[in-house]
Amino acid sequence: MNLKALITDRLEAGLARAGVPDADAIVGPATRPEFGDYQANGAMAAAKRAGVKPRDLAARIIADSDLAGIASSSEVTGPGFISLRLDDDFLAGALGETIEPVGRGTRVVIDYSHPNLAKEMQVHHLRSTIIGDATARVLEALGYDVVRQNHVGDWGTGFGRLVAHLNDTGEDSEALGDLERFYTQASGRFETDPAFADRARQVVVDLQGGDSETLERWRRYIDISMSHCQAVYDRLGVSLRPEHVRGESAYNDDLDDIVADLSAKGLLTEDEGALCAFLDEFKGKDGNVVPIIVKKSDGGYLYHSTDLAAVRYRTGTLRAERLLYIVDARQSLHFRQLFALAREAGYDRGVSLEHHAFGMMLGADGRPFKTREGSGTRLLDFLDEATERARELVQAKNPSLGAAEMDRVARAVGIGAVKYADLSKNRTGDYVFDWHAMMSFEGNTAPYLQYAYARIRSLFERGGVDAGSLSGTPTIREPEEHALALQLARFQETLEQVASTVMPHHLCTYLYDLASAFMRFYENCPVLDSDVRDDRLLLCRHTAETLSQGLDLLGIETVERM
RNA sequence: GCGCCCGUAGCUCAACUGGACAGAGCAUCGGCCUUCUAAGCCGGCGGUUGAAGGUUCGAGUCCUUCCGGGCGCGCCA
Repeated sequence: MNLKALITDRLEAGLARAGVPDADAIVGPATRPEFGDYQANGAMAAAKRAGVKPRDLAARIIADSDLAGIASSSEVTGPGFISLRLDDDFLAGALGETIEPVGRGTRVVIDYSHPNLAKEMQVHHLRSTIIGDATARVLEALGYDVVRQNHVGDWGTGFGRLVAHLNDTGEDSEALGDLERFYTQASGRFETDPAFADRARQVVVDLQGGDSETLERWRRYIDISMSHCQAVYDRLGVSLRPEHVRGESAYNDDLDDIVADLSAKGLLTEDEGALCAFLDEFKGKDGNVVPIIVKKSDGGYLYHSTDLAAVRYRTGTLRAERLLYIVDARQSLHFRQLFALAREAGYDRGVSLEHHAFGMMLGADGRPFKTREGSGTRLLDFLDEATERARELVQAKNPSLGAAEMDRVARAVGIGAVKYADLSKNRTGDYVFDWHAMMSFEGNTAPYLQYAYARIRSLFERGGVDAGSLSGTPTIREPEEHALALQLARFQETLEQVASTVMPHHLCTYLYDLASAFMRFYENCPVLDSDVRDDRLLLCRHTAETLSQGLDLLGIETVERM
């Protein structure tokens, strides 16, 4: 049940009956406890429109709204706010509801992670991978038909440089670390050696032209790269799999057609030998238009063309109704251009094209993040460090865990802390990554949430109670029980909020508030040694289930003990 | 030069997209363990939301200008 939507419906019906149809009730959680559980702010704006007194209208809305069985009290407060307190039995009855499949099979494509050929995954791949994965999980839980697309950078000049360099030196390797080193060398030569650059471009032409020997070599390097990426995904607990890979190369055969089609639609102009689209909306105050180059003067293609083909594939062949791109903020101009040109060409088919940008990960010193050694930004090193730090901390707090269990806990806490530190930030700008803060086990961190879960599980273990054996609807008596049940009832609306905004931090905030509500309940309401034990155990059970499910949707594991 | 993003407590971040006295955590100060994990809970301190105008019943949020920081801008992706 979407609590906010339910209250909104009831109040807007009341608004209509009060003579102000088509007005927004503006419902949300109350900003302060003394204002109840939920509040509606729409009466003031509506009263302005209708030319009546805000408080009078608010009173009429309350009188005309069907809130029976939902709110235990409703009153006009301040200049015209409507303050609602929700009914205890209503909240209790909502416990244990499953997630409502509001997605109804709507197909959504999520483009995320997109590592590059012949390069190890770096720390900067983390944000796209983690945010994209959490988004995919949440949308899926809501009943959307999610199509994950790992748009791997497996095509173009990078490969040409690498192969041209290996041709020159006679070197080769099956190890990704070696390939990456060769790649770095090749990139250096590409900048300084024009003859080499020409050979590199020729390799790309061979590749894109379908030369079998070049293609075979390319496939070998792809396999080496992608098996590395899959290992990282598995280690991270990310749901991407080989079948989600559809890299730039997948669109190679479409590129000529894209250009022909754009040309037929009159969107292209030849400029300095390259085929460009000049769209008015990219004209600055100085009168210059930033061009979109879809075909280079040497006949090669760029990522604009590939991405256009991908849009056409996703809206056409895949019939997606929404396209999400989880890509860093530096690509903003590219996506504005891409979406604009896709619309001009009709490739968007009227669906929503959305670039969800994010900033860089910075170290505590405000500079781009580095691992403990200060040397590199290899993702695997980073994950090793996270797990090791978690192990040290957990070991210090709880030395009684056995080796195997300690491994599981260290992984869940270390990887969980890293993911949560990222997911809990809203900023589209850069964010500061701090090992101490995210692993301190205090405040809004994954370990705090995992601890809250483990604490509940411990309660069941100590009481010798099987959580699954409990049934029925609890009676709510104490304020802490009410607050906990209220927070539990907000799960659905939180998930829908994440789905619409693609901001997983709303789910993080929700889970932190839930864990906090539980901790207050736990301090004030004895569970096991209580004559309302089963009622409270039911609240505990639903809290544990929601924490676990919510963390799972973020891609974070829970443990029974820690 | 043109363009995009960001400035909120000492630090790291919220504020449900225009609503009530801007909230948490860390740090700091002070309470609470013979009872379910103190990795916790309760309280104190801490703010002219970068600045100035504007829009309106109401602005951290919207519009303008300025200051400060980051990023991008035709054949890399």
